[in-house]
Amino acid sequence: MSVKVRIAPSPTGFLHVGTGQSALYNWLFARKNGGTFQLRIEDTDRERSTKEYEQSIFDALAWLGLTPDGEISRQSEHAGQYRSALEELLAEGKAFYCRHTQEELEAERKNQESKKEPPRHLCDHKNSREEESGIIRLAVKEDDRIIKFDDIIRGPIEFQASLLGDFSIAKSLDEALYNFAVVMDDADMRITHVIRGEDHISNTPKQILIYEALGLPIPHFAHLPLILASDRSKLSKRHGAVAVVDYKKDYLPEALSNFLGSIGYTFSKEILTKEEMISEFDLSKVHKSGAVFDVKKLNWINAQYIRRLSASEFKGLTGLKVSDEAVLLITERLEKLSDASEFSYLWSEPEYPKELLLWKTSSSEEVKQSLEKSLKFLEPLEWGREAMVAGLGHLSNEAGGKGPVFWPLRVALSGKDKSPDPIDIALAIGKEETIKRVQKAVNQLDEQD
RNA sequence: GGCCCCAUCGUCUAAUGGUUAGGACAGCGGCUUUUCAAGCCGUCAACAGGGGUUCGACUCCCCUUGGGGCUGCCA
Repeated sequence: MSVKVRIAPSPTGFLHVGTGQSALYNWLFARKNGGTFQLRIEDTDRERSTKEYEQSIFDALAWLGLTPDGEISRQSEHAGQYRSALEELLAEGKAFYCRHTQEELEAERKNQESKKEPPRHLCDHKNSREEESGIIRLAVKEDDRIIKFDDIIRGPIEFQASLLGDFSIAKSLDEALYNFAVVMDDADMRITHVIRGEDHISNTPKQILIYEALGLPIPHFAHLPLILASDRSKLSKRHGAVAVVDYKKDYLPEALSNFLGSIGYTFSKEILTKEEMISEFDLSKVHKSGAVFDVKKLNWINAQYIRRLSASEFKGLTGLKVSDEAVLLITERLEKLSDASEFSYLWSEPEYPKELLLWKTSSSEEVKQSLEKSLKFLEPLEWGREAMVAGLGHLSNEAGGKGPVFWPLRVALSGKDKSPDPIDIALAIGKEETIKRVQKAVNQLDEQD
């Protein structure tokens, strides 16, 4: 039997990074085993599901390079199947209508809590079939049955069936609830391995009971650890950027997937492609404990990838119109794509206070003379690194150090106190622009104020 | 409260009964140096606690503690 896995996000929001990681591991597992990786949209909650979110999920997956195989499945399109299965369960007495009000259920739960009993609904409508109204629940036997399953990542996990109560499976014949829809669809799609977040562990025994009631084969389960915020709670909106799309403007998809992959699994090296991940991946070796989403590490990984970008790739990604030489100066210093704007002096003339031109204790006059000397050297120069290194080196010797020559030059060319070597900037922006900026610096120093 | 999952440096982790407990990110210091960045070198830093098992426990078992998840007519 060939491997078939899926991710099943609900279109009630953007693709969460945790779902992104889950998609990655599902994808890796499928690729590793020559299986298929599918996408199912869980839109049983019609109130909150939207087409826009659905589209954004496709986009995020595509951006990460985790395109699903085959047709996309939607739970909203399976209502008919849910209905007939529900009718069958009802007819067999494996499911029943519960007519208790929400107030009654709440009171029952509160009462159980105060008595330190497990919270669950033991429904006394289980055996009455008079009215077909209310919600549909699965009839769970109150014996000492232990439900167990072997989690590929965590090993054996057990639950006492009696603690589950008669849990809900549908609001009505046409409104299946999560656990029921999941089981129906996973069975219908012939999913072999259900690989999902650890927050679903407690849903698993319920789903196993549904599989049994329906007489369907039970898939293998693997529960992934959660991605945590820095306070070690489940990463959620209040922690800031949690949607995959939030990372689009600053991070390369290869960097994000590399990071997401490494945070729950130990690969042989820090930086690796998805293809390399496939060859090393072993589902049973995925970590058990949740990992904090460390942006600093993500930034470092991103920087590694940015540095490997070719000039044309970088320009394509950022839309910046700069020389190839300039790209090199940027990518070596960049952690986040959008920060490229800090290097605007490489494509447009900088503004800066003239005091910035002053090197340490040099006077305005000294700096002006230094710049004029540089200008005199640069104007007739045949543009090239070697000549510049030699010439400016010579001027530095005369000045008794590089600082007096290079510092004003840096500021004249970049408008900043921190920048690449002025020689590199000069080479990147060209002779004409360089002369213009140095001349402007000299003029600024001439101005009285 | 109940059920379940988890537990090594600040963070991500290696170690599968015998190691000076290793690496990466972050931090700090240094080298280089015209300032950044990069690079190189160095440094700080952890086995949650208590019981067992064993000649020997980070590794196996139990308890405690801590953290997390679930506890919906959401998914």
